[in-house]
Amino acid sequence: MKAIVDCNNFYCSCERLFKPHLKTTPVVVLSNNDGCIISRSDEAKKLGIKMAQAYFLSKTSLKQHGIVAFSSNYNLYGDMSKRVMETMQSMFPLSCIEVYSVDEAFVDLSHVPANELHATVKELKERIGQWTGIPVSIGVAPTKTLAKIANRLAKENKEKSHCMLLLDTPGKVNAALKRTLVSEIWGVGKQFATKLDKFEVKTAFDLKQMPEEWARQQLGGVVGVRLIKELKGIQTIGIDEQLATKKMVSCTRRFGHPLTDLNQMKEAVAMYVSRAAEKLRRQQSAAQQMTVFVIEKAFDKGEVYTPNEPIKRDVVLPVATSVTPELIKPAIELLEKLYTPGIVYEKAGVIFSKLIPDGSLQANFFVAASSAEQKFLMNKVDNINFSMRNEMVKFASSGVERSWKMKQELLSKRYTTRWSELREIN
DNA sequence: TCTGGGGTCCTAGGACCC
DNA sequence: TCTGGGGTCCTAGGACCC
Repeated sequence: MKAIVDCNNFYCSCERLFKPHLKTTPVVVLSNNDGCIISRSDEAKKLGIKMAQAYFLSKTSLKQHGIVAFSSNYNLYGDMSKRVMETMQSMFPLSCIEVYSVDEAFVDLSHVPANELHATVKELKERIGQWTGIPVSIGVAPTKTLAKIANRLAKENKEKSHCMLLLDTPGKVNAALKRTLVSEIWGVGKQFATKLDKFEVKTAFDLKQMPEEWARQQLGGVVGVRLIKELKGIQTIGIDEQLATKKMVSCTRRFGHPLTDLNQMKEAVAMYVSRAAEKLRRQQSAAQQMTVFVIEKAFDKGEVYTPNEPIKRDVVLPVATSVTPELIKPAIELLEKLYTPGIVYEKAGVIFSKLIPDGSLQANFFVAASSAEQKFLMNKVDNINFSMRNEMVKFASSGVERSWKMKQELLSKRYTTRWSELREIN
């Protein structure tokens, strides 16, 4: 059996941890730039606040209902996530745990006897609650896809389920599948859902009845076949080994306000490069390829906001590197080629790909590899940035004015990672 | 005024090789 | 007159996830 452990309304729960007076107040957390709503407490959901709603369009209704909004505080969420995952490790070996996202992890329970499953899962849920203060929901079933379905249903009726649901018999599995729309299945997005609807396949149970050959032709080849197998209880997606180093690393952001000035955009892009390069160094990778993109501001008076497509360019780096200045230069060159005077831009981004381990840097006959001194320097910069305020040491090209910087007007404190921002009790 | 960011995997089709 | 076919690698784009 597999379990999925999912933190309830994770970002909202983190915000509430240090503000107990908000325990029953509806709360939402906003995306970068205070753009839209990306996490909602149960109370906010009940009041009809939708996921991904634009904040500036929701302000009145939030105010009306007394809903409290926060800018996203990734320092806090990242640290709380780590604590939740570490708590799970106190009950299960590392090899049984797959951290799937900041607020979710799969656990392989195949070593737990059937008659102990319920007690084990209950213990896990309570321990996480006690040790971290974060409420979680747990779904258990024979495959990952079924466990995700169990989890959804557990969350749907928290009073009854106590945030836990075990699908440990075929009867329970089928009942759950009949209550699940295809669009709610893990792995079925908008496109597949539309397609399935045309074939009159409405519920997960319906989908399970479809022939695998049909799925191969209609639902993206092996992806569709796997999906049906998983619904049938045949495991096709295992528990992945941990911490696979990333295959690409990026930093992309909307500007605080639209930009037309090349110099300001250069500052922003230089900043994104140094952010992404930090990520590279953290996982000891070096990039062989870099892509820069910009997005033109979408002026539409229509009902649905549809952003423009990115305009991008990439370059193969003469030598794989993770040294910020070596990456800033080609990035700026790409940007200069992309930039058109007079155009209003709303977003830009940098993507590093074709990553290789930093230790085995491929030497290029014509270009000297990053010198040891440069690496030493980058290391120091990272350490200072980590232990001091973010970005205390930054590169001159990333600017000092930073009028392009994102908005975070409702930011809470970094209670768990900064001594100076510790919660005080008077 | 103001609409997130960061990833993964798979496939089709072109390039290239023998 | 007649001008192959099969395999592999790479890439862009599409689908999905949280």
